[in-house]
Amino acid sequence: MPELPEVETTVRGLARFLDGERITRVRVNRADLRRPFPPELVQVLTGAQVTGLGRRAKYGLIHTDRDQTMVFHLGMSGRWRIDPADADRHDHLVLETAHNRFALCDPRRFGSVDLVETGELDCWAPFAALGPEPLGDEFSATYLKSALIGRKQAIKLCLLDQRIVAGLGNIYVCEALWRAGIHPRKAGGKVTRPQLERLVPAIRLVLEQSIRDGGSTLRDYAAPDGALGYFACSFDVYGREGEACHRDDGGVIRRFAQGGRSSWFCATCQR
DNA sequence: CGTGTGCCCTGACAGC
DNA sequence: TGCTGTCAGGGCACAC
Repeated sequence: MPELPEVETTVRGLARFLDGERITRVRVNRADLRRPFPPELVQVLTGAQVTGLGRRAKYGLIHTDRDQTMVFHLGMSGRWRIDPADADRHDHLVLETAHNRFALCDPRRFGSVDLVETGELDCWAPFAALGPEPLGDEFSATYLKSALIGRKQAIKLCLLDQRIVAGLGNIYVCEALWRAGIHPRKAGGKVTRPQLERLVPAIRLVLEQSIRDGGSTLRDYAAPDGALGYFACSFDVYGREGEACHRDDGGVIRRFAQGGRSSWFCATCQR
């Protein structure tokens, strides 16, 4: 699930129950995901008050009054379960407040949990390397143009590169390229100015719509069974191999591999 | 430096 | 019913 809109939805869902609360108990069932948890995690979080939540790229942020921020990444399969009825064998970390329980569940364990000094988040190595937020002011056609100059790599792969723009994943890159009418294999440096002028709003729109859809399922997210709200997704290209292009241009959606991952596109309207 | 490859891990699903 | 192969929304180390 976790691209930028899913992380944003997750953070908003957590904030409703966690913001301002004191963490009364921390249980670690398995102390490593992609890398080991910080050794001081339990000590720092136990008794800490949550002072705010946030997001950077695909990372979620839980700020505390200990001047430490818990930074989590959901990898491919991670999610937070609120007040789960039953334990899941992949609930690796469980936080408790006076009112709720929050279980970080990640079967594939591609995610991560870190503690970072709140004042030094921007210079934390994984964050320092990130490009601008796609929903922020810094992200524009002019910025993209300069970031893509001389790039021979396919635009699809450029947009997945978190150093160029931070938070896009496979689904939304495929969707945004379709909306902008750009072939995923086109070299980044050869994408024209008019195409970039279409691409930037296409990216913004697809992310904003997904966040809105995710937001509408927040009730499910908070349900006692802890199910994460799934988007009622209606994709235009992702996973639609062999089906007709939604532009009704006679094109059929095709799939091919790029950088070891699937790309879907319409050869009729994406150039 | 830019670019390409393989791997981390578990679960779901298709095909036999 | 069970086996096997393939694929999955991410990121990183490493080779050239």
